[in-house]
Amino acid sequence: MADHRTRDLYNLNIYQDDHSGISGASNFPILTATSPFNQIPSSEPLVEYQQHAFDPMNMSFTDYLQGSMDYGALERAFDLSRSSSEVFSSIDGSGCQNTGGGGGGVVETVGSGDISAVTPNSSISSSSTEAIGEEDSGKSSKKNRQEKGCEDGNEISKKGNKPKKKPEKRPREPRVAFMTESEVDHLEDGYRWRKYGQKAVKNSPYPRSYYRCTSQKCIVKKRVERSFQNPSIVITTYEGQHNHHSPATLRGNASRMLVTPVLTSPTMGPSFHQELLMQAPHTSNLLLGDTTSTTTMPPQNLTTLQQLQIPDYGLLQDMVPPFMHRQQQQQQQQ
DNA sequence: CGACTTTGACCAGCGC
DNA sequence: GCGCTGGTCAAAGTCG
Repeated sequence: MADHRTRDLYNLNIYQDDHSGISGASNFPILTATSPFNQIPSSEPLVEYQQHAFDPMNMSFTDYLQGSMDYGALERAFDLSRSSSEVFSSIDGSGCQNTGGGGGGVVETVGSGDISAVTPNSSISSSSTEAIGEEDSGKSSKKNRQEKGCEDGNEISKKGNKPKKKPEKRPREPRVAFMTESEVDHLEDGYRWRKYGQKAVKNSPYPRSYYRCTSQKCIVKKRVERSFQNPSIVITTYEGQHNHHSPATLRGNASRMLVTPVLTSPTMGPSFHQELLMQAPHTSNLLLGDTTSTTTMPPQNLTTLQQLQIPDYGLLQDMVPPFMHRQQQQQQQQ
């Protein structure tokens, strides 16, 4: 395993990926929360990272990973509403059309898909289930292909076995990507992953790694790649939601992965954001949910809350409100 | 020996 | 139709 020095992790962003730039495969929307880095770290025409007015909420990375946060929550997290007065930009993975311009405080939807498609499990479930089914069928079809190759395929495979014929474009699992700044590519998130592939990324010197949750019946996958524009940034894209609990008890170890710290409140502005980043250089150690890698963070890194002088309201998931509260206090003092 | 990683090959989807 | 690229498979290798 890689060396788990994640001390420099301090940033975490979340967005929903349109599917990695695979041309045309982006039929689901992207939720984007932005990053302080203001640039797409990937070579892929994913989304335009923009500052987003993030409505603080108790959403954490771990929540997502553990499936306790549904995409509806994600959507709500980003205050997504089609009727929202916020600026939306729509980016299609294939066409990359960005209809939104948008500066700060922007929510994006990406892809031709309707944002509602990311919503609640209900709607996702259909697509997810479908995706799952297709995934399985895809695997089987792949096996069929293999078998065909090995067994001198009877027509059953491939052509014959495609009777399912995709009704439409293959819907994929909604994805959520997290940007972290880390020295290590594969960040500990409490789950166990098996690497099943690695590909060179176009226009990037850094390869993209493909991982699959090792838990049986769990189809969650993740891709990990490093930004070529900012090599210190690791982009982890999760696809699907775990149907099991994390092997590591994250919650009990003060390791919830917060998504919010890097997100900016409209009232805060970028400065607050930067301030936050500067003040919380180790926040993401907590965010990492690194309960398994005992080798990693120095103890002092676990004192983030104190370092930040943030009242510990309990769970990290409650960090944001205190931040805002503090911000308000500062404003009041001024 | 099992779990995991590496890596080359293959396939699907898309743009041209 | 062809080429490019992302995604996946699976055999071989590695590690504990």
